[in-house]
Amino acid sequence: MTTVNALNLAEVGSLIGDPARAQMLTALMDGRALTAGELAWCAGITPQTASGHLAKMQTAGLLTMEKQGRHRYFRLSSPTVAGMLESMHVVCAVDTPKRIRPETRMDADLRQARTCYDHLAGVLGVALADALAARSVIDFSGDGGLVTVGGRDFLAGFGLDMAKLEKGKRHFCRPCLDWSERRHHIAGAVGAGLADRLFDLQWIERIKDSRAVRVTPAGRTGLKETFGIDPSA
Amino acid sequence: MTTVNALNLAEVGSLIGDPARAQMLTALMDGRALTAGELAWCAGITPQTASGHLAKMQTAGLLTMEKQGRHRYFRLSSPTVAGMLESMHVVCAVDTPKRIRPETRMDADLRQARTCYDHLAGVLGVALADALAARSVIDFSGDGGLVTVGGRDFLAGFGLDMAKLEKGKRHFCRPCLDWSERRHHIAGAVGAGLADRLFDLQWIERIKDSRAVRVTPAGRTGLKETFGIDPSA
DNA sequence: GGAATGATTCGGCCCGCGCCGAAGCATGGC
DNA sequence: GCCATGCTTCGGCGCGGGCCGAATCATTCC
Repeated sequence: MTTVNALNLAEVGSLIGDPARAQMLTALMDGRALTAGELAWCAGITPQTASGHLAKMQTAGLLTMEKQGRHRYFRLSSPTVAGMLESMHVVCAVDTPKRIRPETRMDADLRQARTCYDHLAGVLGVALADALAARSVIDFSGDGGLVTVGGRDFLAGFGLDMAKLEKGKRHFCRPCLDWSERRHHIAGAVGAGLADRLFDLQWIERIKDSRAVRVTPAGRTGLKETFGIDPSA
Repeated sequence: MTTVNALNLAEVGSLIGDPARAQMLTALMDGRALTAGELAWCAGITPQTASGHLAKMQTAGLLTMEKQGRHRYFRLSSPTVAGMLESMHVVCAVDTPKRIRPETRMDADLRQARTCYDHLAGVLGVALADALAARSVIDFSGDGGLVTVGGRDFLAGFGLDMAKLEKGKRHFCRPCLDWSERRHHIAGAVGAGLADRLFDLQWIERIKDSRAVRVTPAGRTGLKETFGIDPSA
């Protein structure tokens, strides 16, 4: 009777059936891409253990991986997988009456604006990248990122020491995948320079004990006037 | 970072992650109730081992049990569980694009027409959904599914007790993703009602020991005349 | 009553796999 | 060249859980 490919079903089930892997998958359910290290931390296990789990899930086709520098970003391989996880969560929710953890204050802050290494990420970081792209200051359409000739003047006018930034060995202007927005923000020397400048102008300031940053009242007007960004919501 | 209750997800996953249990669950996917012994046989294990598995799945809320004489009948506890299994099968089908193993007769039958919990799936199920959508009986374009005003009359005319179907608590008309066709067929009360009616009319009949169904000669003409479906291939 | 059948509980074997420490690559920054 | 960081591979430990044999309970039939 009905043999079908229940074996495959069991394989998929057992992949999800490990607490660490389930934790990772849940963390990835919103479609964001996370690094192997972040996922290890999410699951509460060491990086080497996580690496094995991730490899398994990738081989099985549940995850896809994208290399970016020395980081490896993992995400669910398709909306189909997300849908499956969703339906499994539905069953979980039915089985256990009620228990939803609301998004914490810190989650919300991080999603809004935060530093990513030395540059800006989150809603603010992506908005900044969009604004500069719209003004033809930067161009992310190609493989890497580049600053236009006019853009160089614009950034210099905003107070960035372009000569100094260009001297360094690191990537000059690079798109970086944003984990909360799933879109690119500005990394590299230019990204770091922009963040530095915004801190110097006190348009943004760090939130204590967190990577999150907040926009100051001065920053609100400044960002609006200079970049057309309205970081209100 | 996003802890949620992934533990529950892992529990559900690991329940499904055992080959024997996956086999049982797959056998139950047509919504019928099977005895413990039948399920043991399906999974290829001894009754005492099966008993343990069934108890676990029952405790977890995946199965419900009904005593009848010295037999114990198990079935999936809800359409929600069936939907979850269905969506997992979708992922399985996507993951294995090419058949390693040649398609068996049974696979072909299942792909053609089968019951999915209590409604129809497979080529026939999808064709039925398409036909009813083309005739503006149902509308799957929105978020969920809905039956049009004219559609209600059409279905009533076909012999469905619409008042009774509307009275129930379950979803009335819902699209369900088909694992073999990767398109939607009709689930919910309307889907179940349609399948029941087709069985009553003897337009379709179950293939022994399988979720697969076959279209009878009477069904062939009936489906053609009523819905414009030609289940020939 | 006794025998047969379906299903469960108990006990013990054993394999699979998740885990981490240590070491090995790769990339980036200096 | 160096070191730091992120990730992977390898090896071995240990536990959880699936498996069956034997015994027990429940139901039906004679």
